[in-house]
Amino acid sequence: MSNYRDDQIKHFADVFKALSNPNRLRMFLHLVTCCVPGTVGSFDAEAGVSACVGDLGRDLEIVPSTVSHHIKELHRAGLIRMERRGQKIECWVDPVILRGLARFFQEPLAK
Amino acid sequence: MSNYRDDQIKHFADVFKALSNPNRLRMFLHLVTCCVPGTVGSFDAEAGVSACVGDLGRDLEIVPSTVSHHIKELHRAGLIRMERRGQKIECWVDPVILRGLARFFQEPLAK
DNA sequence: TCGATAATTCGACATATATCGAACTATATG
DNA sequence: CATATAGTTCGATATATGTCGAATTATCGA
Repeated sequence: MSNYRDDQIKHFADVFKALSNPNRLRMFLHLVTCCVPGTVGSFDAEAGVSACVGDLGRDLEIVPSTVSHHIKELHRAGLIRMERRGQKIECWVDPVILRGLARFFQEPLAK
Repeated sequence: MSNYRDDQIKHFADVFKALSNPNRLRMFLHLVTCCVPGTVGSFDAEAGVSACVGDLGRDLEIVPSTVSHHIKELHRAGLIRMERRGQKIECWVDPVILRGLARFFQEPLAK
């Protein structure tokens, strides 16, 4: 019988697992720093609001298949959003998720 | 050639790995919620400032050897502190580490 | 429709992790 | 010193993960 708190714990454990790989954390931070807070859903590659899979692989020197794998993990954990724009797939971090994580360490799940 | 940012990333990835296992996260939260902020280093089992390895295993139904393994991981990642008190070993979370993690999601590592 | 670019899927491989029980070490107490 | 309690270490085992290259799918432009 699983309760709310238990589900919450599993959720956060999953989020931390997604951030536990150095390359994946690098990708996440790359997206965070190129993602202007409050611009959820508005795309502007020129302004650096989002980055596509290829950008990430190029900047971090990881082959496409591995980037794709990591992106999928980050997305599965709910850490990033993605949307196809022509040939490319843009990725960005929802500021809301960042706030949720900051709060987790400020007011951890009650017992 | 490793730089500061790279070391930082590896450090945080390691911290998140320690929190990526549901049982370990449960143990960490257990310690966080029984650890009164600002009481670093002051022990008082009655007041619930810290918990020993046995307490954690009993509450979460994990065998001692597994608890020991997880505690070691949390400690290795710098998430908890421990000190022997007679037969028992008390564990607690340093509030400073919590603040550091909250800040990580508020002002992520600059590019 | 053909070729180029972008990304995913798949299969393989080596490595890491979670968990347990048994054996061991450390401490306290009669 | 003998015994009980607390914790660690070790070895085994099943499962998960990270990474790559090759093959596949999707989209755009000439």
